[in-house]
Amino acid sequence: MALGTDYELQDCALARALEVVGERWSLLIVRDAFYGVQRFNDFLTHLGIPRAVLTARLNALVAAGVLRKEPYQYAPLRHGYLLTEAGLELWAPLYLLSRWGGRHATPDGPRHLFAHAACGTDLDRAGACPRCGRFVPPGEVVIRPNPGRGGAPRTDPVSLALAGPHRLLEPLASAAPSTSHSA
Amino acid sequence: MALGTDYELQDCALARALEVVGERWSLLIVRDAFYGVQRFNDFLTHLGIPRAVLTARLNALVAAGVLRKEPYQYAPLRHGYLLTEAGLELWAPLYLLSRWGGRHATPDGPRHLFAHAACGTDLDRAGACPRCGRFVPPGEVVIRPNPGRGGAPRTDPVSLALAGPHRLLEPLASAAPSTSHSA
DNA sequence: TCCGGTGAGTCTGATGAATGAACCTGCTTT
DNA sequence: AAAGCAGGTTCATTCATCAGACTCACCGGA
Repeated sequence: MALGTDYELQDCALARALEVVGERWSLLIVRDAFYGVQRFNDFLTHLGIPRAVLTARLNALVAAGVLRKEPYQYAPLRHGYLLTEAGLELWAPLYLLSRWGGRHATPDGPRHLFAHAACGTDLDRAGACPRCGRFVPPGEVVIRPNPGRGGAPRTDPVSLALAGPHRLLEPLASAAPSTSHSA
Repeated sequence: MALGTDYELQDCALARALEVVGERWSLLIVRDAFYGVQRFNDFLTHLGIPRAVLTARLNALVAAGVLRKEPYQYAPLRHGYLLTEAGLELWAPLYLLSRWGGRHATPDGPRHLFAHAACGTDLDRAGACPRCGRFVPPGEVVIRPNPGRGGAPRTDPVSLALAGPHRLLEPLASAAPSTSHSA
């Protein structure tokens, strides 16, 4: 973490986790990765983060084993950032923190709702499906906008792709190069 | 958050949560509050945080409704910092993040273990008691050191009090003024 | 009344990160 | 040839953090 090595005195696994994922933008990057964001520019425009910081965070998350780089084209080499196994296991803490934020830090309630893809039931506070009675892994979760929220309309490709229901971890549409149609 | 107001563009409840609890030391302060730390100086020595930063964080957490100030003496007015209802609900995300850190960011495994006070069973990955089959609220959790860990011996009062089993939320022993007995 | 101690801070200068804008590279399309 | 795009790097400025000294109100003892 940016704390240098200050946390290393802490006895706690939480301090270790925060060294990996506790920096300013890190958890939001991981959240976007769950949403299906894979490319540098998509993270950039969706988060509004300075490029240099994004570079640093992505490299740190790769070094920590949360993300990995995967080439998606070779002509000019380009790669996306995907969640590793360890990264995928951040879903539960991330979801719980998000729920907490929706209850206690968001005046008008959450802007997104999460449901179990298989049965359409909204997840409970622990990230489980009340109907199926078990925890739902991120790949089986569908995120959709909360209809009760007006919200400022954002126009970056990621926000547009998330304007409708979307299954977590599936690459967002902006990944399509879209050769000559309504660019 | 220290990001100024940058996160406010984000659609997500997670961003809201991170504005409250995502700053550099905030979650460690909340963790210590679960451990039973209540006093300024105990946070200070246990975390090794600069005083000015601790002041800022405590005030921010109080303003956000995560902690509240409670006087424990009036002669010279002194107060401790206690978790509010909203703060108590951070237990689940905090525990999950800590577990994640123990699995993926701590080389020798976690330094603390958590058990259900009523039956002595260790909590599972979701913070539930496998025997009782339900989520265990923090007030019913006992933390104890992981015997498998040597670890550097720390000598601040909070670390000493946590050297043995301790029920979460119970004030740590350092709260005793101890007038003239084996200071 | 003077003296030292304690709890909970505030103030200050030095250091280090975050920010935003501009620039660079390799390749493709017009 | 010129422009565009993806994914960066470099730079000056601003902001947060750090460590340590200082403050303030009160207590308890001589």
